[in-house]
Amino acid sequence: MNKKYDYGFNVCQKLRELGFRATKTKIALLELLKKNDKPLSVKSIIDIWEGKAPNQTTLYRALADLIKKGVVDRVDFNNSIAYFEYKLDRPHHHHIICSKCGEIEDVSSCLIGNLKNSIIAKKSKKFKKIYSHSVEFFGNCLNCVNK
Amino acid sequence: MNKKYDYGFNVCQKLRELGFRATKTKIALLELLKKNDKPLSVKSIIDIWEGKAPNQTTLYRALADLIKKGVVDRVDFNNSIAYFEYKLDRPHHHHIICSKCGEIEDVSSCLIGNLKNSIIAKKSKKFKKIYSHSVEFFGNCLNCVNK
DNA sequence: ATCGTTGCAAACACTTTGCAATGTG
DNA sequence: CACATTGCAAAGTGTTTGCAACGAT
Repeated sequence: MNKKYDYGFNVCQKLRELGFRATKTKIALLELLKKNDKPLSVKSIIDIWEGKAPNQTTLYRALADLIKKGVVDRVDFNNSIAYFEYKLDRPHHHHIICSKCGEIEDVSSCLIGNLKNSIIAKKSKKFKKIYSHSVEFFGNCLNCVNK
Repeated sequence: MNKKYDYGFNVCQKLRELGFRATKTKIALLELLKKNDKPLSVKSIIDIWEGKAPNQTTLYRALADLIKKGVVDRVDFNNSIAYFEYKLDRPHHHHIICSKCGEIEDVSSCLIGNLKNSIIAKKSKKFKKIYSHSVEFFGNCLNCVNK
């Protein structure tokens, strides 16, 4: 057991449950995202793919499908690149990204969840419902801090 | 006095202070960003520009200049579009965006600032310094909540 | 056999670069 | 007059679409 979290399900089965066909691409993609517990760009997914990676179009489509079903989350770091992260059954968390090398680390604390409703109730004139939020920290990792 | 905040300076003077030339484009851009207290895309800047808007290339360059000097902030909402917001002397804040119509509202509360250092000290193995953070809420505004 | 999924090429949207012309200090 | 700034055209990057071929159930 060297996994950080145990999702306790068979990937093929899960895909079918979600209404997908258990294709090579989607199986491998889900495995890859599960194994790599951090936000990945399509480019980096292709880089770390074992064997011949699928066409990037296919990846974008598969990721869009998985996002629609709540299996994957999209994360942004103010750099015009979409990052994708496995979400299902993972604890809610945020990220720190190094602005020099792009290293990403999870931040497990989240005080935002508790604030969400009170923020709306007290502060917002125009908004009625908040269904998600993102918190990203920008900084420098140990390797880059003195570069 | 119908401004939300009083920045108390002359725009031309400020631009020169920052090392820029006080050109028509930069003056009007800064005024526009100051007047519109929320994140704007380049497209929307062109839309609301009074008179003939400058070339978008010019806007991107001017915005990059202003960001470099800390006058403007870039904000992202997980949609691959860069938004730009006046920053100088404005209180630190975050945003709520409506995922249906794109309406943006400021959120003045921020508990993150206080947490920043303790997050790093206690939680992070790889990061030494955090210099900024972003918090965005996604939801639906009153107009869109029942659409 | 049906209909979801894929690959390829082309289109798209947003942003950046090169270079000559213009404007500011 | 020097040099920052601008406009235009072209290129760059990340992402999406159309369509025919393929593959899972």
